Amino acid sequence: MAKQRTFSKYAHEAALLLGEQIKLGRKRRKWTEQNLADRAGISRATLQKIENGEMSPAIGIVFEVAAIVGINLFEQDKHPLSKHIEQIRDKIALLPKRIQVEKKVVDDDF
Amino acid sequence: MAKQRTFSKYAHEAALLLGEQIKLGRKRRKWTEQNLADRAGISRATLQKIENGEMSPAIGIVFEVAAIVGINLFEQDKHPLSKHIEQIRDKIALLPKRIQVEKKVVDDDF
DNA sequence: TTTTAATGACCATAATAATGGTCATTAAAG
DNA sequence: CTTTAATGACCATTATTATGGTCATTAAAA
Repeated sequence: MAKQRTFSKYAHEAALLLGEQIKLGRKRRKWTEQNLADRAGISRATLQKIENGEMSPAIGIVFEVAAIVGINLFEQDKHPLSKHIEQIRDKIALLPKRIQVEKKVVDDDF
Repeated sequence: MAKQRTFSKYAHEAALLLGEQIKLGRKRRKWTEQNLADRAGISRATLQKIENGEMSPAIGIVFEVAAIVGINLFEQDKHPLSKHIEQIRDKIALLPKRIQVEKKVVDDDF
């Protein structure tokens, strides 16, 4: 029996949105499901799961398909992803390398 | 032997960026890996793969973890994801329900 | 109206990922 | 300096997914 995993509404919608964007991108390019699946090196069944916003497909496969149909992932501005990665790493570098678990109260305000 | 799948640089960077964002979000909240893994209902090993930007984890799990640490997925503006989904669906509705494969030349300019 | 093939849905099997565990390393705290 | 435990990296086993196939439906073309 499959383990019953629960997902937040937000996560569900994010996957659904990405799937719809992929479907739109595919149609705009006039590619059939089989055509796009072939280009991505995956089966049509898997592509269908992706376009339907299912939670199970591997993130790498989903991102690859998104890239193939020309979707801009995480690029609100004109900077390339590599720039974003650097910036995030710089921020991480400013924080302690290891987190010390709070012994008592946790203060989550930010 | 594992099937050798190839990913574009873009897809790799997107996964890496998301992983780094999750790590940053976790540290800002002062959560250890085990702590965040428990909250997400996954193993620490899987969380490590996610934070390292590996391509194999399920997109649902990755998006769920991202949501837990408060990352805004696909929200450049103030509209909720549901609004985006609607808009994309409206656009899809304007296109033919089925794609007809081009018999000869494909004209990809847009 | 007839023909073609794109799409939606499902299945059994092979392929792959998630898990729980272990161990070494080493920040951070005491 | 000593202690504690967070992190990084593996591994074998179990759980889950990806695949290739099939079939029904029905847009779109003929």
